[in-house]
Amino acid sequence: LEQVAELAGVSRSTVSRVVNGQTGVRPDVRRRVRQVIEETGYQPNMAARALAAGHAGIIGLVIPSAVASLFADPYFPRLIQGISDGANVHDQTLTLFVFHSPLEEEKLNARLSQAGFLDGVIIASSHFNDPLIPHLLESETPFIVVGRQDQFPQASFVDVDNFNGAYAATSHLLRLGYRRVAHISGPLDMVAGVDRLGGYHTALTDRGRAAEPDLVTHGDFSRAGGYIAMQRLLHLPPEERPDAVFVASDQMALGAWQAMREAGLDAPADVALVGYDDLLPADGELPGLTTIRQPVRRTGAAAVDALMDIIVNGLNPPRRVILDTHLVIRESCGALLRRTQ
Amino acid sequence: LEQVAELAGVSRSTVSRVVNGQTGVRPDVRRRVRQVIEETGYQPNMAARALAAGHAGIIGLVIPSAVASLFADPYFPRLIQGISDGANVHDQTLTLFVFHSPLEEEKLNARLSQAGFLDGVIIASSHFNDPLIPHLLESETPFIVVGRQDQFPQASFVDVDNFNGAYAATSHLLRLGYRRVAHISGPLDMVAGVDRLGGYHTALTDRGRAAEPDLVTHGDFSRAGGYIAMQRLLHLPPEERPDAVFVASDQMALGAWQAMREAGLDAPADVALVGYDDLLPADGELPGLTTIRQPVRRTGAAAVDALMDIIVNGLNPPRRVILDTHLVIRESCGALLRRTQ
DNA sequence: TTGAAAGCGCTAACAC
DNA sequence: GTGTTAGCGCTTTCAA
Repeated sequence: LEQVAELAGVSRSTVSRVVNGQTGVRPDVRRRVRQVIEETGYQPNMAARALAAGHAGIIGLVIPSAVASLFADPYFPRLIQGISDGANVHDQTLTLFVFHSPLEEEKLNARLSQAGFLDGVIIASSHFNDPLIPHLLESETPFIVVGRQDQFPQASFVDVDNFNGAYAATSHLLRLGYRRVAHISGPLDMVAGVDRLGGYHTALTDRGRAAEPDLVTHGDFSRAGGYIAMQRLLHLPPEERPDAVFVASDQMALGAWQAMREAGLDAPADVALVGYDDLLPADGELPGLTTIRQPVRRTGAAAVDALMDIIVNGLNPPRRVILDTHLVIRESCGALLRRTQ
Repeated sequence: LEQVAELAGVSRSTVSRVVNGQTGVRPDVRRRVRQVIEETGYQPNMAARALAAGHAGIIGLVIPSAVASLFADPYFPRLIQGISDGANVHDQTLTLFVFHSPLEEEKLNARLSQAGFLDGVIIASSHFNDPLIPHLLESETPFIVVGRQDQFPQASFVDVDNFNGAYAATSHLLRLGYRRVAHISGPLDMVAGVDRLGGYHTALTDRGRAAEPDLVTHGDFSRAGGYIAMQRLLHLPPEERPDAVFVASDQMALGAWQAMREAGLDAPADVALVGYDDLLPADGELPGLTTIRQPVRRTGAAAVDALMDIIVNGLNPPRRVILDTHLVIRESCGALLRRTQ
């Protein structure tokens, strides 16, 4: 189609310059070319452009098969929104790779490193030892992981400050005077799970409390996991039972609350509750859950920002972005109750 | 990199034939080339391939800005899963276009019809008069809409059988002997809303019941919408109040149920409830909701199947795929109650 | 069955 | 400032 545009005065190079907004074209020429483009409805061919320029303006988002929660949790939709926002801002096209089985994973890994296709990759996974990471590292594909990556110091990542979020949640409970603050943790093969547990522990020891192993029980971020974990806590002998629980995700807090109600208990009257995520709808269950808000959508946008930086300036040094979290106080922790008493 | 493959015996054409699995290559040559490809770790350049072949193996999924519910409803994540499944099966790469504002919509519409980039487009929208549709129709881009499209008879679509689903739900309630069966409809600018209302009406008139306008109230598929709609219904004079409600989405059923409880009522004891979608988690609220199950994930896969057909065989005639729904009987309709009485 | 050669539509040096 | 030219890496006739 450049022929067509050419038929209106200038050479293809000039048209190319105009299309790509490059400097060094006389204003009147630029205007004329613009007009012809309008009239002819010319659309540049992306494939040709990608081939000649060496990059396609496409970034990939990889969601590993381990993430079954794609539809059980509002986290991923939110993250995708943020990433999509970022992609739009940077004029990139977003491609989505959702793995359903390790088999597909194998097959698509190849496509990911196919040259001339993806400019960069975002991996939405905070699992340890994602096999994709060394793969990308080796092929020098620009990529960034959502979730801290300890094992690969050269991998760039963006994450929320899970440690300090958990620290704040636990401290809040401690400050309110609760004596036995328990924790329902996330899965310990995810950084988010480990970091939140770490924040809980440190908050405890910083206040001179001994960490009691019985007060820590592990869930998997799901509602069902929180339900079972809370049941374990409630089965403790009465004097060992917690009077407050910091739960590592809102979904688990929902399950924990359900277990409490089935045992005839309520929050914060019997056991205070603090969650993590702030991803519960305000018109749903447990709208009064005190929780740690993490900026999911901004995380996605930040991932794209960092990735673009990597694409332009190279993989080194690794980018590390940590986004702040903060405590949102509602009813379930008992703080409001005390104030009005 | 073909050079490299070439260095192991044959010409680039032959390598190309092997890579694309074309016929007419001697088995031993094929094997030899395969081996060299293995050894060198050769990956074809997608951009070049797309340019030469005229298609890229990329399909786009467009989610219009009107869909704010991307994170409030499990529908879209599920649909995306299905589409992603389908894309994997057909060896296509999925690109995602999430619009957040009409402005972006404008900007990205252009990118969608850019030649040499997308082979086809799936539009996830059942709103009337999506401006994208005439646009795609005109540019002869292969596309398919998720959701029936009356206004564009030439547009292909896949949809679930909303009419018959609603018909089945309403008939079920009628069969159970309820005298005043109300309907909380979806938004009437979406086919799904209109079709479900249509099924309700027809089921009523088929059984000789007059449709009472007061018993139909409109929601927007959201929980909050259902809540408000049910409140309207409950404010009717006692003798006009419904004894059963067919609610056009599970989310609205959730809101409706909440309104009922706040009025001291329960389902099915005071008012029987039937929802639509079967997208509520079994461990969440209202697990006993009788509802119409729609195969969301299969809808997504079917959309890709149909799109591939269109890409290969052309846009005409328009493809029309309607997937079956079916009634899932649980407690909220009162059917199980009656049986055990 | 295989090789040679001509592009696919664009960008980017380089010369004018 | 603008035009000329040489590819980007692949597919695909067309001959051999």
